[in-house]
Amino acid sequence: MQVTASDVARMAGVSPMTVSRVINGETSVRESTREAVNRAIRKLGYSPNKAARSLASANSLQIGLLYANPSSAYLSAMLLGVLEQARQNDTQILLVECGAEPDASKVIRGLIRSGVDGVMVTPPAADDPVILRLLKRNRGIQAVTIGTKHEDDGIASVSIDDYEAAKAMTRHIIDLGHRRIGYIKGGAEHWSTCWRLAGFRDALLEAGIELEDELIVAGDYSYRSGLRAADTLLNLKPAPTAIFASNDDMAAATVATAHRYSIGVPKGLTVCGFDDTFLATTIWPELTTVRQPIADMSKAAIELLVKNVRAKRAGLTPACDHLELKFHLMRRQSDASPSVKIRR
Amino acid sequence: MQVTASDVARMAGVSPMTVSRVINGETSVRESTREAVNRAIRKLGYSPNKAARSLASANSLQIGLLYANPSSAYLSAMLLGVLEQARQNDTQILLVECGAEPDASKVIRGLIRSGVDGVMVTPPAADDPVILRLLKRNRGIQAVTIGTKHEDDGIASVSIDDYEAAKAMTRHIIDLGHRRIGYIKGGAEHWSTCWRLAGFRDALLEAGIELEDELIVAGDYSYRSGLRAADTLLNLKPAPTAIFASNDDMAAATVATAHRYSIGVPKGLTVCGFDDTFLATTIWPELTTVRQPIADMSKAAIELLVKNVRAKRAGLTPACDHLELKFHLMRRQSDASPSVKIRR
DNA sequence: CTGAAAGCGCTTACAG
DNA sequence: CTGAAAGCGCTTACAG
Repeated sequence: MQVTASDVARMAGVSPMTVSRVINGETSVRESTREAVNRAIRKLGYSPNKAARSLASANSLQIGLLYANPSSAYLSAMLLGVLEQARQNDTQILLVECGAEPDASKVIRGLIRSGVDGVMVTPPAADDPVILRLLKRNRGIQAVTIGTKHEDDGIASVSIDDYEAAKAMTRHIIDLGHRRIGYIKGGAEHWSTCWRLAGFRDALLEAGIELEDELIVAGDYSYRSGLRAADTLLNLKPAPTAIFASNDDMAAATVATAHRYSIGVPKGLTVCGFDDTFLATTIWPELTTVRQPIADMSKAAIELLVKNVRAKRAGLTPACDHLELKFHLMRRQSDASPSVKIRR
Repeated sequence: MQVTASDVARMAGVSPMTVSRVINGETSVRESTREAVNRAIRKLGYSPNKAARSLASANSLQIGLLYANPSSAYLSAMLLGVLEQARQNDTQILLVECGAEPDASKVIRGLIRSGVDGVMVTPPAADDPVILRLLKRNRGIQAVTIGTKHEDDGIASVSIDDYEAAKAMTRHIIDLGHRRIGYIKGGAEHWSTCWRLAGFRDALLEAGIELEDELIVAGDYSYRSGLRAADTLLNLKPAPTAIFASNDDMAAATVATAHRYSIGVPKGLTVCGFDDTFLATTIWPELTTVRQPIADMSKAAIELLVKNVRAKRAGLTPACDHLELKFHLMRRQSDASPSVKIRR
């Protein structure tokens, strides 16, 4: 029924060992032999048995992926990256949705008991000190977080520089001529909330623009919270000429709110977001935002984790890097210079 | 290093065979023996080696998943369903993005060559007759489509009844008192486009409302196309009092366009969508829409495919069912009775 | 550059 | 209800 390496070997007149070598692209095979094997492979429609390879090479591993209440856009980009990398590394992914503490701790303990080699954790669980400590204490398991940078050794991380990204975006808004800029914060349980706000603040400071408390309003990264926050900001006297929402969902909500007040974007109001999820290019006008390379970050996270698990298996000390990928300012149609001079 | 069934067996004073029985939940094990084994398992932190199980039982399989240019919301829901079901069935998923013909044909041929046992195909590839024929002719591979119903034997399918769903939604709009209802079509390469339109049309007919060509405008399921279509509809004299967009993306665009014209939703215009992706509850007001149980459909599709592959392996003829899941009308905040009587 | 032997960690099929 | 034997389809480690 199933074609095996032995079948191929027989047809090619070699040993199964040589077939294995050809399949694994080893160089120590005579060219003519390789060709004969490849011909037999094609003729028989042979493809190696994954399970047998995994078992024999003892190379495969299992990783738990904790994801929590994400936006679809973030999740699908992440999943695509994770799955591609996982396949390439012969690793199984165990998807588990989980909330914050204490749920996350329980889930992680269960995962460890079930024998996973590592876990990949997303915010906000990745930003929770209790979770981080739990991960660090469990020497039997490797961990990687994705999202905001942290510097624990023992836990790898892949992130962008939220601070610099927010600062760059704020500078861009300032360069357009805005002086009265509203800011919508993310949820308190996310570290990104602090870093992005700090970047915003420092950009203003460096430009010599005074901070005004009323211009910084609470949000929690949800569309709904963005609606409320934008409403607050647009009712300020004078209203801001630009609003920097710290993620795309809240930026989209800001655009919608502006439209309800018959304020045009970007003519009457500049709106900028963060993340560059699919929402950014779905709404009208398309959002100027900060691009986070989510799929690439996910791939890098899996790669790092696999590397560390294999290092540990080989008896080495895992390196546990902290990778920082580049962000990009995506300038689109939601920003413009202020049309009216604001008296300050 | 790794704890094996033999280790457990030794500690429990039984044979590895018995450990295997306990793990697989076989009933023919004395209760006291089972307990001893379970105690040893817990004590040693044993978890069975997946690869070894797959190899020995020859039960695992590989499925290619063709997805094409979907919305993030649709994709993430689908992926979550697929992955959960795949893990439970010991099957590997090979994700491949692919466009329409001839790209899709090439991808499928490659997948077959690479030795997958089956493929799961999403629209619009799942609606392409060339693809369907290719799948049907390849007796070596099992296939399942998801989305719109088709009735090929040899290819399983999981779907909702697009026709009845669109009809139900249209009836709902009519019941609210609307008589002049705009409709935005999907892309021509999707079968769902035909079925949904037919449902819309028949509901009008049954209510004795005359069809007017100008009220049915082209779209392609993208937000952008929805913007244009809504613009056309809202400039009609008289304008429709309700618009049924055949997916959520275009419905969201319709809401945005209405807002630009300072038309309130639902007071000045009823807007209904289709799919119930996350967009539906993300925008304001939340959309009244048709819920498609995407994750459940995906799970069912994988389950069906696995069943068919195993049947074929066992020498039986695969059953190749056509499953139809229930849709649900999700009434939310974007619909209302018309406030102004329309002269016809 | 190539092969014979042993083994990866399970399960199937057969005994008892 | 339990076990000894053989084997799943590869790869590793060792020879030559």
